[in-house]
Amino acid sequence: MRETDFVSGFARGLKVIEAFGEAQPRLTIAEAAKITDLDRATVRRSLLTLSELGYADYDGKFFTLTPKILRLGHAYLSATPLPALVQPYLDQLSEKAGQSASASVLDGTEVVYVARASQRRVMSINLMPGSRLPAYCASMGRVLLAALPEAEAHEILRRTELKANTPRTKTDPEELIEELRRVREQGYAVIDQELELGLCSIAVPLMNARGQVVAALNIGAPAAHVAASELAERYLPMLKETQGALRPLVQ
Amino acid sequence: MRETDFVSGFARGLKVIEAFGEAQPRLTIAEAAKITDLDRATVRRSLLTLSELGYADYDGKFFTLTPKILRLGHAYLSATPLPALVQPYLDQLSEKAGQSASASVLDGTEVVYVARASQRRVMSINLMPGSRLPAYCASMGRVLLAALPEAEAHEILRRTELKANTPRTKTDPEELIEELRRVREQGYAVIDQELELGLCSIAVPLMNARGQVVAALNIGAPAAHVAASELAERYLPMLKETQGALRPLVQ
DNA sequence: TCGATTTTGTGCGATATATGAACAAATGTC
DNA sequence: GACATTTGTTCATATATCGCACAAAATCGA
Repeated sequence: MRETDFVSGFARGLKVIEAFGEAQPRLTIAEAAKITDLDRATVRRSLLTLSELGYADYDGKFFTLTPKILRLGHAYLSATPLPALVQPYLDQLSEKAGQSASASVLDGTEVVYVARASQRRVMSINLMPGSRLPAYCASMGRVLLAALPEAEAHEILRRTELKANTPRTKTDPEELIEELRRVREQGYAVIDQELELGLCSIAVPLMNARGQVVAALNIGAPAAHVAASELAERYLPMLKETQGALRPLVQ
Repeated sequence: MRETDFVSGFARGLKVIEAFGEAQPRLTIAEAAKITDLDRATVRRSLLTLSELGYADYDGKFFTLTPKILRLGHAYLSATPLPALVQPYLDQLSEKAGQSASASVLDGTEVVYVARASQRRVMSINLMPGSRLPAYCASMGRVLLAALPEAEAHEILRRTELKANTPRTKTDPEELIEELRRVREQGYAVIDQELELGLCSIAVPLMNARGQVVAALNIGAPAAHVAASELAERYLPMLKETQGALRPLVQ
């Protein structure tokens, strides 16, 4: 790609949108400039543009995003057949298991939820399509990493900040690679409170007819309700069933 | 705002993202140019920029959005306290009612889902946060329109393409304004298969402590299961309860 | 297979944007 | 209340983008 095939004003604007987040629901020009590491004048122009287009509100001091910004993500969710395709299966799965069921794909070092059927809140975090979790300590992340060539998985782990969310979190890259091998072999991943205390989950890969892994499916359960060691026995059959039903339908 | 405070390259790029959608999951440069009504060279630069940043994939012919694009909408969902706040209440509500429960806000002529607890699929359309429905024929839309000054609601209806999705859809602006008055007075809106045959719903406004309407809550049910005339009797009490519980918590 | 049609890539002049410094206004501090 | 600091805004100019026109490539139909 040539230098002139890149619209830097567009790239800067997207960076400004991403500056908003859980910790910064509203931003001043200076704050957004600091987060994005862009010039204040540039950030101001991007924010005023967002505001002019209705993607942001401006009260003279703070900018906040408006729901119109959801159109951008919705362009993906509705354009990609996968979320709509798996949703009814997740609903079934969730009802049958009496637990939350989700589907996700990998984006960099993170797992991105593309569909979810929630039974009731068991996590402190609120997950919805678009939500992200670090791949190394999520069951779907393990499954998706295991599907990659080992060198690539290694590279992703190298780029990840491997922090111990709980005392049980595996943070040693070698141990994780070893775990990925196990996951690849057995065809599923179990997480026992590595992301959050009290939460276990089990995930399987979702493959297309050609055997390529296109996403992951999981069931999450409170540790108080189901021991991690029972997860496979209890939920693996229905996950496998869903996996098999979806296989000829995706891609 | 001055002319020079607007970054048109950014605005054009956002338009290109929105060109993707259900009917157009993958676009060539020429297609995107036609949809956005932008110059091909401009669209090409925007798409290559998206691809360079990892927001899109390019196979030399077609561009498709990647899940990374969800970061943009997620910036809103995680930055706005409302979705996370109402989600547990929707889960409860949904479980208690045995039907889907959702929360939405108004964006232009459309209702945008910001949170949802689905019980099982009853509609042909798959709703998720970010999904949009025309306000005039959705229960939450009626409630949100009713909360506006009448002139503003009128203006929105004027801008809306009032099409009859089903034989029951109300499409006459005067009739709709009259209906909005009724909704305002009774404090809830009932839709009887105006959006899709076989689907009814009931919605109430979600107000903050100051009495300002910040969103709408609804319960949707298959017409075969619950007659529209029974909706209020059956679900209004629990909707009101949720409304009351959330009132001191929002904004 | 060939020509017609559509789509894509590129060079260039006109136009729009980014930059960084300077200033003004607001905010925080003592 | 005065000083220091941060923040928002403006401006001139260097730089980058836009959109047109044309060329090249791909696609389509007969």
